[in-house]
Amino acid sequence: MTVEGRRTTLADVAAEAGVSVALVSIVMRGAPGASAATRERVLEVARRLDYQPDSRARLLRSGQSRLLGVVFGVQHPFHDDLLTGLYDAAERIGYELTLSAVTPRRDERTAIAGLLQDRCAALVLLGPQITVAELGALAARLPVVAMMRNVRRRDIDVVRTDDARGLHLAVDHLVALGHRRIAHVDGGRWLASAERRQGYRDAMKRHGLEAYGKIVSGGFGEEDGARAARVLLDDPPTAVTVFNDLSATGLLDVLRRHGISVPGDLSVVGYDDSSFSRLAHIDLTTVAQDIETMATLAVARAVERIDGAPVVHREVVIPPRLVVRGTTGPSGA
Amino acid sequence: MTVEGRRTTLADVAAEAGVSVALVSIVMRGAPGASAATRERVLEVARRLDYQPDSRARLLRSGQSRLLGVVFGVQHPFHDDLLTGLYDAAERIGYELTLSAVTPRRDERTAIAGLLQDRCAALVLLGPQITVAELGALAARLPVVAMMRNVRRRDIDVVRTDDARGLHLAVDHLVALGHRRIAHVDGGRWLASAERRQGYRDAMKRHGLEAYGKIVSGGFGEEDGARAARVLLDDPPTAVTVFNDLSATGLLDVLRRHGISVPGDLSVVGYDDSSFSRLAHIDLTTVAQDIETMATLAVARAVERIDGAPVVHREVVIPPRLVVRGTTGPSGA
DNA sequence: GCCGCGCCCTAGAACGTTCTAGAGTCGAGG
DNA sequence: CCTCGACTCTAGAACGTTCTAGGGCGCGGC
Repeated sequence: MTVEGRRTTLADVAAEAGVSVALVSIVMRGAPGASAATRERVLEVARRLDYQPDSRARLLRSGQSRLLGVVFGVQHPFHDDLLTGLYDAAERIGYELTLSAVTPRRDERTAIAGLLQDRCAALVLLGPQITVAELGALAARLPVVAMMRNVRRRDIDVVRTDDARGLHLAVDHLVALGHRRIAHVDGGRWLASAERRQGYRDAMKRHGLEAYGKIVSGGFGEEDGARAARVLLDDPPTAVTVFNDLSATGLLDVLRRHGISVPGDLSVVGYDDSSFSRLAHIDLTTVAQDIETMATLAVARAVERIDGAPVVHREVVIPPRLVVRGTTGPSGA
Repeated sequence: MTVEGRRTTLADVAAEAGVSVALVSIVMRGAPGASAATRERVLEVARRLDYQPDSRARLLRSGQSRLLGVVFGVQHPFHDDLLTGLYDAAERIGYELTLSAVTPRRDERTAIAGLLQDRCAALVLLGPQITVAELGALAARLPVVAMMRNVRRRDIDVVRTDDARGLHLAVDHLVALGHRRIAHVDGGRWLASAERRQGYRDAMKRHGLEAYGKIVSGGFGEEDGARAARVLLDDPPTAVTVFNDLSATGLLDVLRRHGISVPGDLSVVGYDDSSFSRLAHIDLTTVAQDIETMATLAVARAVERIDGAPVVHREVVIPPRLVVRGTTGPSGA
């Protein structure tokens, strides 16, 4: 008695309880149309036979899948946090999530194709890298919500953080601490890099500090931050805002190895509030995205589209917040 | 025109191509029984109508699901790496993966229940925390492979790292560097903690260093490592092996704040080769699990069971390897 | 001329659900 | 006694596939 012996089905339960299949279905769904007595009895039998509904059959018949497909990337620190939020949000409104991961050897197209076969009702894409055209083709088939990427198409919903505002927060914080010579290490060609860079520029201008502005090209990874740090060492500012936390740690490391005290000589602000930035070792001041709100809104948008809400481009931009930790302090200069 | 218009089905393609539904099914599956000419024509029509097979219906009918359910935890550094490996392994042998995540607010039971409803053919559990009894109940229903946890049941396959050996490697490395006073910070009640602790004890004994052995109770998190560090400061050893990387970073931080040089005064070895341990900042010598091999074997085991291999408990124990980075050096004592 | 065989194809029954339409039963109201 | 409605329940048709049986048909061998 190992693998064989088909799983128990509605028919098994019905036979055992001496009622029709349809009635068991009604009871299992909690739908109206069964007396309290039979309901009780059927449930008892189901429990005894260890009945598990077959979602394939269920979904097949009832068209409506109440299933959201989520594409996420492994090793993206806050994708995990986002997943947590998405599960919560989906459960709250009675939807299921089905996940498909993007890995170093499994690209986004593959991940999406898998979900399409599962006939999920809508797609939530975390930081999609595919082209706008591909997104469009997808949106023609089912509702699509893009997170953390700005897509200007009326058939695609967007939920993202106000990255410009994130850099405003960072710069404001530094200015309040007395800093004037504030540099920015950007994210190169990464998603959202342009917007964060522009946010930095605007914030500096607002404080009348354009003259002190300096932008160093960086990237997503630790080495990018390290490289930027070496560039900055020629003529160090008193503070620097960095594209993301990973890059910021690379930068921090080079600074410390050169005997530059953080935050004594130089303050550093990251972006993302990645889990490692909380480590006592790193203790990075950073800009945190409001993950719970983003997740809730993404699910809500997807469901609205599924329920046939009119197709108009809606972009939801969530304000981030600053998390002050140990890498920022008063300007010594 | 939003969601409407049922997706195209086999019947649509069949009608358009002027053949029977069954024939289209044959062509789509690449099964034998269709002439090259019709095959070509049907494929062309399918492409034109943008036909996508419905995996629900497909699986429902064909019993065989070629679907592996994977339960993983968010925010576990190497679960992500493992997922990558599992996708590779599954793809190589033509299986699909369906994921279910354990989050802070979604427990393992829920995650598993979701997969059962999807009728996957087998379950791969990453570091399952549920009881042996629960695992047993599961195994009665479908093949179950547990990774990174030792379960002594003949109906459950186990793929895990030889954790004892991992600590042998760590201790050997330290001894080779001249260390004798080597302490161990354990993982408290966490999975695999007992085995790593025992590995440490055995290795010390093998080197005739029982007298120098010292075990401090720790845990999974950074604070656990920090706490252990404060205990060790009373009478510092020259080297420490720590249950995992996270705990090791907590320990490192306290050490450095107390002006203890690493590895000058004290060498530290972690466990897991978590992604953050590669950060230049942390640069932790650590024990790495052979993720690719583990993933490949886990998938292979699951598939063998699905294909009806006899049910005998098979435990596969993979040797880990040491990754030497910057937190270990010659003993000064 | 009949049989058997291989090839291409098709009809129709599964799979385990949900849904629609309707069949019994009971009690109240005429 | 009949009708009606409310309530419980059931039969049987979906859903989109795959699978099992078999139907033509052309061809070679008796």
